[in-house]
Amino acid sequence: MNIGSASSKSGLPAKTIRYYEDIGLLKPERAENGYRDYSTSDVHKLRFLQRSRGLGFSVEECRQLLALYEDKERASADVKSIAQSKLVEIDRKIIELRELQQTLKHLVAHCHGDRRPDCPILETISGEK
Amino acid sequence: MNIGSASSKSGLPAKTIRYYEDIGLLKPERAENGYRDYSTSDVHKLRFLQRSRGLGFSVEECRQLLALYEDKERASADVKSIAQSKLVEIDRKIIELRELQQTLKHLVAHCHGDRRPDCPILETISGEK
DNA sequence: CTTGACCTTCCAGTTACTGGAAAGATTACG
DNA sequence: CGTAATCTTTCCAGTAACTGGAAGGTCAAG
Repeated sequence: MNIGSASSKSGLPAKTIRYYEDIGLLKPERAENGYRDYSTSDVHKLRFLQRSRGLGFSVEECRQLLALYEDKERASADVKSIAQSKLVEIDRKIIELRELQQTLKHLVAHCHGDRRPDCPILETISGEK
Repeated sequence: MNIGSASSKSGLPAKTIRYYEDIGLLKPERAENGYRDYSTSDVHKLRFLQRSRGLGFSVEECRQLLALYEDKERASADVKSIAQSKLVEIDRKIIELRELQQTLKHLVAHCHGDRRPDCPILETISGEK
């Protein structure tokens, strides 16, 4: 499929998809006419990139994560250690998101339009309990 | 406190803290000697910035989130709508992180060193069920 | 057969840092 | 007290990850 379809299916702008090709993240086939031709598997990977980038992983980290699926000859110990360190990171991110969520809910519920002199919620945000 | 302490307490590099000041995110006091002087509240905000940036919110979004606490005169309807749209976003991010987590766990558990011709996990990652 | 929506490459601009130079301030050591 | 190490300051340049726009080729619809 063309880049436009790949874009709407993955949620990534066509510009970004071309950029990912430039930096060697994902190289699609080319049709006779020179157009990029994306497979379903390519779209899966693009969607994966769209998600993990949006969740705060760097492009280099995404490259590692993608490699977990693509580098079939890689030693399994390698795969495992990368995946596991990412799992720790993901756990942390989930916890932080829950805290942020709590803070915002608290704000919506309790700080409704009053003018706090020094909102105690800030301490919650900052993770100082 | 000096920028070095603020840096180690917030987890943000001093460079980044100065950059945030440049773009008007957080303006600390200045000591007699010209050194930046951060309050405990400033450090809370920096830590908050460190977290929300790491969770994939843009600097402009972080500016909005910070404003929820600082802009005490703001109409509460405004506050509520911003906070609520962020809550929706956070929910989505948590779900996506859980999916990513599942995928990686699956990989560690089931793809231990074999050479898959076409790993079915990719379909899971991509969110296509 | 042309109009409009695609696609291509290339180059410049933006966002959010990040590194390094040059110089002043502070602390720690002998 | 001198001086060396370790802050800190500003400024300017570089990098990462896009993003916009020009100039032009391709294609499906009327």
